[in-house]
Amino acid sequence: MAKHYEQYCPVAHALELVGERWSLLIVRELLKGPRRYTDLAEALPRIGTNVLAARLKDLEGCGIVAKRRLPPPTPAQVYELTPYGVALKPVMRELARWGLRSLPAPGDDEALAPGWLRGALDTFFAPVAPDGSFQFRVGDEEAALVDGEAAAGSVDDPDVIVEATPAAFYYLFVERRWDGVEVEGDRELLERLLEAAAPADDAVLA
Amino acid sequence: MAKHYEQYCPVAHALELVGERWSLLIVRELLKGPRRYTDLAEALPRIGTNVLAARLKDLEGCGIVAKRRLPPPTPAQVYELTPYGVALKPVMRELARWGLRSLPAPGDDEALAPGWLRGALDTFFAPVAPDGSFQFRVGDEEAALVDGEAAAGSVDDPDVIVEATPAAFYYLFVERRWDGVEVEGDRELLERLLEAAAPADDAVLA
DNA sequence: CCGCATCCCCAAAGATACTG
DNA sequence: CAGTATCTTTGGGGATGCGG
Repeated sequence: MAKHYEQYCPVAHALELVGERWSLLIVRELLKGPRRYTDLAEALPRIGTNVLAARLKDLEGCGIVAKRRLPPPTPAQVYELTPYGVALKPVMRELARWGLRSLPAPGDDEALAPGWLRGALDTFFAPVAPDGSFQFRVGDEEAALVDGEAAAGSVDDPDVIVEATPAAFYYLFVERRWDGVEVEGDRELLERLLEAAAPADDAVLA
Repeated sequence: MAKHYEQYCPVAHALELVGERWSLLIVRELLKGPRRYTDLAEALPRIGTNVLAARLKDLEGCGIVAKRRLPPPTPAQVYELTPYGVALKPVMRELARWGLRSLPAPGDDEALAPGWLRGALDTFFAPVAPDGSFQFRVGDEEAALVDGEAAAGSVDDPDVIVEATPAAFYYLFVERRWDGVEVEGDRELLERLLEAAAPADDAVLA
């Protein structure tokens, strides 16, 4: 935001850095790992190449993103988050938790971005996960949660295996409904995970 | 945001609701309590009356803000947050925590908004405060923290009294430096509070 | 191809004036 | 007091171009 809010306030200051349109979505993408310019353009439909370039320059300028040139074999350059950028993770988490409350369940034909399941586990479960290993198979995605760490793919001998459609997974997480969810193994452990990650119930008006 | 991001993602969805310029600052103001139109315009320098009106309409439209007409004696109307709006508090908190890391200390002549101290206590300390009562006097503001609740003004017989300039208060909180801070009472309790509320140290790059 | 810079156009923000 | 109306300016969306 070239224009400043002109207030001494940490929130206003934060929004001056990442409050512009697309900024936080770029951060969201980069939280998944380093990405090339074209990867970002592809993951952010309708962003427009000039805006993407401008945002990356801004984010780089204020130390949230760094540009790195990959070693010779593949002479590509990638963008990645600095530690300051990674520190936005709690912001993204709370934004996602809040946004989820009014996000409808995914349609059965909804196009989910590749890697979404790992991202969801990382955002919602990883910070509060009890010890144990969870294997999730949702739609055509597969990801695992092992001792508070989300990972793509599958893990050996998990404590519990969860299988569901995206919609069923949504209902399980958001409304604690088990219809269409297949559980194998330690169901009670899964219940504890869901409990810990529960989307905040309505905050009472102060 | 009239324009949609067209992604099935809770963060994108959240940003469609509150991602526009000024939206979150309006929420920040309303987190302090119900406000009249003019109060908001005054608290948000340079917002421009048309933009304020538009944002309020948007926020009302998606259930974050409600307009209420005050009972006859004073026929004013006020805006206030719905429970869904209040649920943005954690988002604001994380944004503020993150923003604070690159916000410089306030200058001695910095104009702070009235009530800022109570807001700071509420945002940073209230959610993690240990039991006990704290009295803060910073600059010309006075606020207290009693059993995890922030309140303006002063409290009887607090466990600890903290007195400082805004800059000294900043350094105390952000850098754990005690220069220029006067403490009376249970200093160890204050240290525990600061510990609990500590601005996240650098998240390690994943 | 990948990584942008440029150009054009329209939508949204800023500023100011004015009204129920 | 609580906005609407109007005008100007800025910034985003979309297409295209162009050097490495």
